[in-house]
Amino acid sequence: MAARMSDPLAPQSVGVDKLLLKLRVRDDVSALEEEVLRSIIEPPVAIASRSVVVKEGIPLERSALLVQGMLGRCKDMRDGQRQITEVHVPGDFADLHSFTLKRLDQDVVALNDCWISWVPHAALRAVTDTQPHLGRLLWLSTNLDAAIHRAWTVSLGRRDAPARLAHLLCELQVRLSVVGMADEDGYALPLTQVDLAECLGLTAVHVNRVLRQLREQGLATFRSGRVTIEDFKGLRRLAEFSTDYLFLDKRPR
Amino acid sequence: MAARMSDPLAPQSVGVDKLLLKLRVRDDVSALEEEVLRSIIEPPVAIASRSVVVKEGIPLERSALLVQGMLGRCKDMRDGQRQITEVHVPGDFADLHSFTLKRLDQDVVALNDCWISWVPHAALRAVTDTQPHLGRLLWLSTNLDAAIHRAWTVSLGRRDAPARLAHLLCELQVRLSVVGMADEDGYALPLTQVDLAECLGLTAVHVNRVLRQLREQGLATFRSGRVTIEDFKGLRRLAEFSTDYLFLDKRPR
DNA sequence: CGTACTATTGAGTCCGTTCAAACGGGGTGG
DNA sequence: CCACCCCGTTTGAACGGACTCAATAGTACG
Repeated sequence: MAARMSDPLAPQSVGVDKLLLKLRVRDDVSALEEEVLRSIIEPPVAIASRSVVVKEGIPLERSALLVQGMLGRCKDMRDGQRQITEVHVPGDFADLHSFTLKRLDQDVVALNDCWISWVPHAALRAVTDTQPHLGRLLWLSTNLDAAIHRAWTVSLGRRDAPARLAHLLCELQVRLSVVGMADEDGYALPLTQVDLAECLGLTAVHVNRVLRQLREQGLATFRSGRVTIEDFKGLRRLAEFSTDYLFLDKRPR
Repeated sequence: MAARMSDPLAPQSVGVDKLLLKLRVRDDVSALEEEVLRSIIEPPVAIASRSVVVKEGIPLERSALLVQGMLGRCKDMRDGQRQITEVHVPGDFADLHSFTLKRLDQDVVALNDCWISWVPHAALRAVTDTQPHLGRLLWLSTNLDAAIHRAWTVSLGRRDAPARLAHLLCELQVRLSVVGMADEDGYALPLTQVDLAECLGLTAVHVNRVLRQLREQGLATFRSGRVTIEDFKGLRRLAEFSTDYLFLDKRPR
């Protein structure tokens, strides 16, 4: 596994840092809570691109915090088709829901070379026992995933291919901004057109055509692993995108 | 509101009972925990068909437990299209995620005449403070919703219309069985073909054609508010349906 | 320097749509 | 009591967005 990683140096604590960035957009996290979080998160380990991080159905006793790279939740169909139901960015837990569910309904796979930190469920249980506010923040984090699922459901059900692709590009722009990994111009997106197709319920051939449309309309460009946003407002309008479902405001929980 | 309800008698405590059925499929609930749950759930109130129970974006301080009828989470698009992202059956919380998120990203609407019980967020916070195991069970309940969202995402992305419809009919059969509202023959489904279309990302016209297909293939019939399952195995095979994502096994959380 | 994966483009097909019309049942008001 | 209307359902015909099949480049890697 991980014969040759793009970045051979293990990022030391950036995983927790990005998680904290994500949580602090939504609520205050005290110094004590930060300390507790840091204490339960194991050192990052390298994951090779395309490997299965967590297999569907296996009993689990830990959850994965993504430190670097991108993970996807994938469902494979009998006929070889595949649907990705969420793309994870650094600072996300890829399978925090397994803390209550104890196994996954879908695989978690590495979309490129990644670093992840494991967090034992026993430690999470202790958090819910002794740090109820922090526990609610972790609960919140799984509810954000669910909100993203709902947004994708709406996209798949009611948006045509260009709007669907534009919506995904907008979502990633905002989510990566929260953890400091996007600027106004765009962001690194280490996916193939096949991956995008598997997120969007389309074929790779059609994703290619739709990418060309967005490019020719001066909205966005995706080339060699980088998304360049040329006209965010236009992209947003095309996708009927709103940040509401990402809950970027701070309220006491 | 609620000028004339199909059942004028308020169901007294069946809401909690169905919630307990649902939770006890997944984990043990102690007598004390049951008592705590009963104590925080308000008496049922009637909700008229088609009314908006919770509006997107409004600050919330309580969540709705569905006692009778069916609720849907709906997203309306600019052009008048609508996508339903989840259908709720009795025993479900329709918006328990608002406990951590404090507002909704989508409306909750009554698909027919309903009874719901409100649960104050203050009481839920007390549960997470003093009954951590019960708190984890409520967290579990929102994670089940997320698993259902993912299954719908897969349906919308990768199944054709007949398989998609069959999958929804299978899912409701199982979820209603858990709360004692379905038998092997089928179940009451108080939705219109328009509602089904809004769940499935299809048009009502096409839902009608696909329903005819399922009927002519001897798989299932939907008429006058009732689904009759003629061949569950066939339906299941067509939909590539598995109960895995509904987490029907009991494990300690 | 072959091999495999990714991206790109064209041509033809099909599933689900749009547009349109008709039917049926239940409630309402003249 | 009947006429009317509304809503949900049903069916037909034509359209179109996304797919399939196919072929070609480009690129990374062993």
